[in-house]
Amino acid sequence: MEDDEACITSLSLGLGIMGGHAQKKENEQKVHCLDLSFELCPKGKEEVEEAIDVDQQQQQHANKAKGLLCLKHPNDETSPDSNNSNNGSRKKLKLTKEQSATLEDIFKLHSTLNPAQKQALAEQLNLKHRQVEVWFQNRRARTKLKQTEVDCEFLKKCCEKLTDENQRLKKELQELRAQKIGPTPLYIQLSKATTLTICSSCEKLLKPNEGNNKGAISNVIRNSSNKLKNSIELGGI
DNA sequence: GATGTCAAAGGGGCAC
DNA sequence: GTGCCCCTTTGACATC
Repeated sequence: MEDDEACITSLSLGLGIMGGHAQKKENEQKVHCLDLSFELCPKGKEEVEEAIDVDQQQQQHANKAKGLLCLKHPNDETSPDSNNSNNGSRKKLKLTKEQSATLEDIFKLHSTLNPAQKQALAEQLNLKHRQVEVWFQNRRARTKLKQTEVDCEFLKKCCEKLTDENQRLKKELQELRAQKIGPTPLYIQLSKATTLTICSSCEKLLKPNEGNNKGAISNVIRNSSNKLKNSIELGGI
């Protein structure tokens, strides 16, 4: 069992390199065929060759390893087309570990493939072109979903931090009011506030008629908005 | 049996 | 019109 896993791992590593090669070809705008010949990495090759050379007891393993080279589908007693021709009912296809690993490796390099690449990959994996296409679509959807979850978590933390900050500022404001204005009833404070304005540059309270109320209020809003924005950016949330 | 996962199907939108 | 992608839904299978 361990031997099998070693072969599979080696196979995946080899594929990673070949995928990069394929992309290079694509960049040259001259894609004849995806070069996915499943050339094993040196370690994988070594193990396959060893397996082939050993005595009869290990001959079975050698056959398995050689089987991996062409990635034959375990259900491939029948043609791949038979996967979906079960009296009209959909038969769930479970991709083999090797197929999944290969697809994953390629996906890591390129999340989308052109038709030629898909066809080549489908042939190599003994799948239909459509299956490879669908797999990549589903894989992109899973990636997007995961990213959405991450983003959501991030925004949730942002929200929590801002709520905390809001609470803190409210408390601070209350304390300052208590210190400066004293235990005046709230409605009086509010009525005073309507007559006070705030200097747009120094943000200090001005006496009545010392500034334009409308402009001051909009400046306060703008300043608060900018402060909030800065705190988000600088705070790393 | 409820739930989760994932391959597959189908439809809409878009670019060519 | 065709081909591709995205999104949603469906259905088979696995896990608990």
